[in-house]
Amino acid sequence: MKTLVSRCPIEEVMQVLSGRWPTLLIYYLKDGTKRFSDLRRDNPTISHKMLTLELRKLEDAGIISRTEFEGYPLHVEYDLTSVGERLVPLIDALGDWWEEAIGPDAPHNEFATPKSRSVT
Amino acid sequence: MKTLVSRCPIEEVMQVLSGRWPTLLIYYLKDGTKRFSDLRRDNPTISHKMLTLELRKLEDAGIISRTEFEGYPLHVEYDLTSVGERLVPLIDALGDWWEEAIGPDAPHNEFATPKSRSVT
DNA sequence: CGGTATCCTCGGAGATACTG
DNA sequence: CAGTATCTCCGAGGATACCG
Repeated sequence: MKTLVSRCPIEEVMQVLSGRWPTLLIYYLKDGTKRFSDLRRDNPTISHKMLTLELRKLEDAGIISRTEFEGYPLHVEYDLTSVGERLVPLIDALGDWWEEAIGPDAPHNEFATPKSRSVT
Repeated sequence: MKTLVSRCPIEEVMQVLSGRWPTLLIYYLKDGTKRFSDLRRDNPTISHKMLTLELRKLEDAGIISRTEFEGYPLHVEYDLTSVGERLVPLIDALGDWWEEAIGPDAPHNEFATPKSRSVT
């Protein structure tokens, strides 16, 4: 999803938020400042490379800020920007919608509707 | 993004909504009932195969409904379910957030912040 | 520690053709 | 018309190694 097929802002947001990591990273950053290695610990299955790429993408989108400290070893901190913070409740709403959509009984990790397809 | 790495509902929604098409399809369906071929016209660049796959995914998630009519040639209609309709304003909110995030002046099709990375 | 570069693979997604 | 089945290919993303 590198290119856009529409001029729709929706498609543009999704370009940034699509995938497993963006929303998860935003969520971990909600708790406050995190370092690169913190985020790796929070997301044990993300690869080194992907983490940098995803962080860069979010930074470019203005959702997170990157602060580099002088000295050795390197020390970098990531934070949500104010723009990023305003995104959090929207993501929350999606999560709530989902939980309601699949019903309170629904097993996590599994899609909801047993789907009886209607035939007329 | 086939598997989940967390038990977080956020990750589960994103699994369904990630990618270029899901939100766009939901948007076109917002206008009312659409047939398969209508959706292809709306999204000229989506492939036959992808359209069926994406529609199936949304159907499985309970966001859209599929109604098949008897007769020949085949006739199938897609609609948002009530669950899907409740999703629309949330997606709208994301679009609004994005437009505000990148600023009213921002050129579409391009990321926003000129990014001067902070160094301390 | 955080980031970049290189290599390699595996599956997402296009093209095409066929069926009910 | 809507959907499925094959084949194919390209690139997202993992593993590894090296640098400031």
